[in-house]
Amino acid sequence: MSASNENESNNFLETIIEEDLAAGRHDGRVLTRFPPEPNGYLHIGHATSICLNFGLGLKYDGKTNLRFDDTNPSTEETEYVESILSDVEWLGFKPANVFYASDYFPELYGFARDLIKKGCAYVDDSSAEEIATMKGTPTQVGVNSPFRDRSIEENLELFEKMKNGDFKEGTHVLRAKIDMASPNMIMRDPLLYRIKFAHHHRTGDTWCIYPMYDMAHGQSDSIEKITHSICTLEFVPHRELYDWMIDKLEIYPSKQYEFARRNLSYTVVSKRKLLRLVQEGHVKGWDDPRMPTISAMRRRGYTALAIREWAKRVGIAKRENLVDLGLLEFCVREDLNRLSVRVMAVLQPLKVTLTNFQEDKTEWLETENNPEDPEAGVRSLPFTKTLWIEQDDFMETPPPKYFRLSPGGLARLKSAYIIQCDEVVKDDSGQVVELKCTYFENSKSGEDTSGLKPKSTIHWVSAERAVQAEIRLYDRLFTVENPGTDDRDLLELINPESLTVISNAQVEPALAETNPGDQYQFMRLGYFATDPDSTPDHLVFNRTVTLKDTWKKVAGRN
RNA sequence: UGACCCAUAGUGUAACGGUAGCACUCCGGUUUUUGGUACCGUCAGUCAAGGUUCGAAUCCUUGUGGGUCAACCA
Repeated sequence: MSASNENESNNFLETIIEEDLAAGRHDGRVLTRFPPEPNGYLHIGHATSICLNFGLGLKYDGKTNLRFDDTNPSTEETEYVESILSDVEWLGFKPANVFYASDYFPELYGFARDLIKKGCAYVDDSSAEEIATMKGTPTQVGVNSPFRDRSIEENLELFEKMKNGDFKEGTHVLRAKIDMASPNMIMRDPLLYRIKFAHHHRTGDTWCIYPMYDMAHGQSDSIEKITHSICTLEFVPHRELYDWMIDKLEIYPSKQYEFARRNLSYTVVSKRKLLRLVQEGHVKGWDDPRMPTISAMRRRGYTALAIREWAKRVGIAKRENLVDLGLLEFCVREDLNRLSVRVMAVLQPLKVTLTNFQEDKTEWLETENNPEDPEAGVRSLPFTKTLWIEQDDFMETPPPKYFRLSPGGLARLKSAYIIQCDEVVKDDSGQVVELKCTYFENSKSGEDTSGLKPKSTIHWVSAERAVQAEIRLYDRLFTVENPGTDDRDLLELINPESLTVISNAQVEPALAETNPGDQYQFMRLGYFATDPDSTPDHLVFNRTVTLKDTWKKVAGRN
């Protein structure tokens, strides 16, 4: 039964579930659900909820439903349903069932009638403003609606007229009859049904009244016999109403538990704010790799395993939090280090001419695809008289501890030969444009008899054989850790360097065969994924995440 | 001038009332044809004050700090 092992501690939800199981509650079942509203794309916050709900289902030999909370036809669209379905699948989870709250509309309507019959609900003719005013404030009790004491018969008749479309939008609502003086604002006669002449993405024009969250969510849980209904902290005040409904309706006693949603540093996880970034064109779309949406992270090259591992490491609790983006990046590197093929790419090319290498000659050198995985095999690299190396890998006047190439110095070209820099060529402005070097023929990788000990190994590509590529370098979307939590407008906080495009990078010829979604480690630079925009004539790579760069840190201190 | 939720290293998260642990970060080191990876090590924490107890991160009280609640949204 309990899959918990002693090495891993339980979170508070696992503790609750294990107690329930031990006490034989819910017939020993565990049935959770992930209930997105199809009005936007899933983001990293949803990912934690998905991992939590499906993870609990898996851990306790239970099941997890995917249920679309589609009770508001004016904001919900099929496009979102489809993206959510594919995101959940991509993350690696299989719902036991895919349900829609809209499928329960007839049953929910029946529940509403039941409440009326029990004297627990009434039709209110007040306007939205009047209802808001009568609600009172957190520190001031509300007042009863003048329509609160209608007879059951009259309420039934009015509610049916609402359903039949006899009233205009906004003229009538169905409310629960609870307590206008409750310290919990949610319990002050909450709205249950409203009139909306809107086309629903699934039920079309069948209905013109739609249930509110509190009349739909918990009841849907009960219909499905959900055992543990897990939601975020903002729903804590709703739990009292959730339980009230179960009590009055005498339906399956699902239980609601709340956890604190995960906040990620340097980004926002609010549908409203993300929507704004998309609509105002600050990013190129929901799947712009700078976005914290699942589709964007996928495009950028984050793996599902990395995201799941991240969710596991972060854990779950009830306190406010701001998770360091660095942990997500750590998980991404960890997974990509394991699986990605190493290739060489030069982002800022500097020409190197090997003065003692034969003109027009190409020597093919062997290199391993992944040192972490011998099974990944080897491939060949063309080595020629002129090469590109990274501008950062040469310094005319190197600071102490700079190991790379400098005038008169040595460096190993990865999987090739040791070279020595003999001459620095500059243009009129003093810019270094070329290095004239000699290579040591007896220093070939794997059969080096030169006895030379260069202090570093650098990456390179053949200038004659390299392929040009566009590289998109991504950085954090915002300049501050917790954007959107003070008065400053979000737009002021957008990182102007969140995207840097390099159009003339030189990559090794093996990359000409790449396909969208392929992932690589560009040696010494980072992990990169081939973008969907990439074509054989115009290669495009997204930088998923950089490699850890100890030198950059050391150099930055000086 | 209300009700509810929360408070453990920089960050995140553990600890039947019984040695405050783990991960990331930071810092230092070993290995390395990636200044990557791997491995080793250091620094660092119970919001405060009372109370209960042989013993309190844990239970109680008060305070402090943070969050949530007044959409015909979910």
